[in-house]
Amino acid sequence: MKQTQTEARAIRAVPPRGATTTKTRILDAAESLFMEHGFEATSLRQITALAEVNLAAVSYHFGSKEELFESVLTRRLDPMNRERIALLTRFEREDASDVLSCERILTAMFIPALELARDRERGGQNFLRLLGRAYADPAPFIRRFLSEQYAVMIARFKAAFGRALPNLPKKELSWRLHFVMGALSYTLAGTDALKLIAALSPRDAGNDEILLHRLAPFLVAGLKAPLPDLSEFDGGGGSPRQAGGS
Amino acid sequence: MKQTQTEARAIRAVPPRGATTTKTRILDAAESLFMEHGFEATSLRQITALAEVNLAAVSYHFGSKEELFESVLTRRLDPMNRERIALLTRFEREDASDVLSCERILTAMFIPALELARDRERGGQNFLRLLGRAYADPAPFIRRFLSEQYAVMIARFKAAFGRALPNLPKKELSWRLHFVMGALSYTLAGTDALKLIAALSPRDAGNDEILLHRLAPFLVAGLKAPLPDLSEFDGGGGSPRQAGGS
DNA sequence: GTAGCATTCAAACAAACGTTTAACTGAATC
DNA sequence: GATTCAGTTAAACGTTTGTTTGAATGCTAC
Repeated sequence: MKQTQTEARAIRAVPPRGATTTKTRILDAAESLFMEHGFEATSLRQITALAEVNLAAVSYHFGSKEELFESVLTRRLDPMNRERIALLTRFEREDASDVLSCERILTAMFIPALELARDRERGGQNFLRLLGRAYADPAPFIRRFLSEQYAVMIARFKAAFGRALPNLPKKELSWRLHFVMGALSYTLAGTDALKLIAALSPRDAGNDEILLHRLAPFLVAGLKAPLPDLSEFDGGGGSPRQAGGS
Repeated sequence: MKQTQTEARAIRAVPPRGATTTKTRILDAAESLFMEHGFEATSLRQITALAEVNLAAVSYHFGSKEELFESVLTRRLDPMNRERIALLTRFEREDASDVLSCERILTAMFIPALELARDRERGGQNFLRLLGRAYADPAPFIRRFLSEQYAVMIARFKAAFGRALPNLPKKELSWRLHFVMGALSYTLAGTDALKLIAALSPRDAGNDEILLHRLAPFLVAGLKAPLPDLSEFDGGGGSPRQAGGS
């Protein structure tokens, strides 16, 4: 039990030994530290110190630092995206009309993320911030991994949005989904969002539901925005009309 | 002229020696590499090799790696934000009505960014991506630096948006500006945006104007979205009504 | 021409990095 | 009770990191 690691007992953010396996202890510690400092700035020695396991355990259980990072993401991302697709399918089956509204589709995207955020015991809070960070990371292996993980889900939701917004050209829809993912990931990454919550309404602190419920109307309106008039951008403007359907 | 640096001549992305000063050569190389790999993943040896200057020159001219990073950001960010405020002030003076439209205010935000992106010779393209990345970076010194740099500009624009959207509570406006900055920075960071451009319309590749002209209507609609109904989120929804003014 | 100054240079610094090694544990299998 | 094997351990591997050093350089001023 003598821990001769590098140093610095580190602040206990992981349950005591014995109650958990080495593998999950590493995943939890890595999730927390990757979120806080990013992939490159987090060392395996910090991770194993926080997890109170041996340094070599990472190589043994995961192979490398990159594979550890992918495991951290997969553990939560895979079930979440699966749940998103399942929820969307259920909505489509249950709904009376044959096309879902944008609000409903966005709901299918948000609910699984909310469940994860609420699941504080399993560190979901940390994970969403980590995910938001990963979106902005230029490391090739991260980008490759994310686009693989998201490909199926994004295609599925793009089709649903396409039906909800029949007047919106496919090209335009791709852009707007890009913007949606941008606002979403930036909000989830939220080093600033947390400060915003605290500053605006201290009692809401840590309540991700309210955050996402504010984001949804913003995004729905953006998705339904009138088509861009590329000819006169900086000419200023009249008030926009609705373009998308429903 | 004998370059005994670490190795790897590196791909020439910086003008030949002699034509530029050591200081700007370092800034250019750092801008390019920080953008591509992030702050932590970029070493001073990579930077000085690309710039074809001595390793110690960084310490001599900038003091440390962190100070170099801040210098890279300041060089372009400071003039850009200054220009944004100047443009907004000019719009307010020129405009017939006493309140600017959201479109016009957003234009004052975008134009200086566009000018920077267009100014390819001075590496503006690279810089915007670097800036988008920095937004998502959790490193304390980066966050501190950015919020200091942006404080004045954001406050100025928030006031303008407040006048443009008189029916929108201040609290709600803070949130929506947060989402706006999110979509904007994610788009600018754009590892994916570049792929999107190439995939959707190859002839537009590298044309940031079109990108931002698509983003503007999306954001304006979001800003004007109806107030969120926090009581029944996942109940699905009727079609939204305009909430903001103008 | 020599003093002063800013700049550049090769070399070295200690520290930290991801990964590997070989010895060692403890329970399950024969 | 010997064998096996997944798991853990301390220690070391060779690199690479940001930063510092002290000598050399080139220029301006006296």
